Amino acid sequence: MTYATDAIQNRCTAQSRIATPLGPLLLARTKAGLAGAWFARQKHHPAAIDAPERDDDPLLADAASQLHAYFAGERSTFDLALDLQGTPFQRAVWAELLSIAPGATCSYGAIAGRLGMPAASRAVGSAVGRNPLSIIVPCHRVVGSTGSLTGYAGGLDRKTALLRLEAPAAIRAAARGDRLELH
Amino acid sequence: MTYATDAIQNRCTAQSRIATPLGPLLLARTKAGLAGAWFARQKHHPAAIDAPERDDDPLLADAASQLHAYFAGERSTFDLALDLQGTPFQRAVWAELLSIAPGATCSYGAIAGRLGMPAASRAVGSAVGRNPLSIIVPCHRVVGSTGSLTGYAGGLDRKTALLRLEAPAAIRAAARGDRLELH
DNA sequence: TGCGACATGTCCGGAAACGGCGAGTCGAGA
DNA sequence: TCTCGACTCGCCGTTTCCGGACATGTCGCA
Repeated sequence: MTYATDAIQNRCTAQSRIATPLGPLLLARTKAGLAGAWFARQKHHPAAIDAPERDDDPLLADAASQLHAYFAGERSTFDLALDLQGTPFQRAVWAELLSIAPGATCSYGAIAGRLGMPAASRAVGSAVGRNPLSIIVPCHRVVGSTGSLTGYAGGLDRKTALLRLEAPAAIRAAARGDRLELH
Repeated sequence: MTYATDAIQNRCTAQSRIATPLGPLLLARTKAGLAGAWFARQKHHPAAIDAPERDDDPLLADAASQLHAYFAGERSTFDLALDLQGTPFQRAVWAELLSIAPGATCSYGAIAGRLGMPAASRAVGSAVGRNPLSIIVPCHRVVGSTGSLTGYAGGLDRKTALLRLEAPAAIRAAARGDRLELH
């Protein structure tokens, strides 16, 4: 039983299943906020969550609506209460992910550097892979220092699709002169 | 982090401290029921429980009241919703403990036998030692096959005291002709 | 240029150690 | 003889420990 899996299975109060262009997504929440968003059969998908299915839960419904808008190209960021369950290191990594702009990308090593642990890029890779909130915590924006996609818990094709979906945001940002690549 | 400790620390919703003739006792509950009753500094005492102290919680207050009555000799059994957190084996052992009558005793091997695993007496010993509900789940009624006390997480003196406290119940039972020793 | 070594946090699997036991053996005493 | 203690050994669930494996990147060396 992993650190995060255990905490999530113990604390979840409701769950909900939604459909996306990339396949079904399972949402889960705790008292404090959104705790999980996993693609079906993705890596590190928790076994089974012992919480009632409640599509009418305000937070879950809000998350579903924002995700639908995201896939429709109507929004590129999320505004939701999050409850990220993980080790201190993992939470630090995930917090860095949240600061990567839509359409931008960042390398594992750059994140390690920002955490003050430049040699921990490999550990960053592990932590990124354990991200419980697909899409919302944008782990798909992390690529190798050479720009290669390297990996994604939901499958590389989904990673590609998400980055392509965010391309318009990248183009808008480029027009403003923003730097998008942080390697 | 052990199986039970982890589950308890994640799920507790309230705790309360009460005084007993054998020293202070820490009570803890989850949504589902009473989950812990530990003597201060006993073996396997969980590190720290992240739940508010609520002496007015109905279940905790009820437990406190029943424990006070128990120590006053006014009752020998408990009627409380329990939420025992442990491995399947541990829960099976603890369930057996609940079937030992007040004043009666039982050996580790006898419990193993009742579970259909006659060779597991030593494992039963471990499980009995991890009992999270001192007094209420009567692990003090388990003794060696020779009648020796062998051990108690709260200290052998407390075990002796509890058995002595239950002596009247044993005498009443003997007067009825009940068998009390199951070795 | 290519290849190997190393740093880093966490998880996973297997191996070993650890008990609130109990049965059996063996001497030392009465 | 019989009893009793000390000792040894197998039993078994759980915990602890240890070595790899990873969604990487840098450095040194041929």
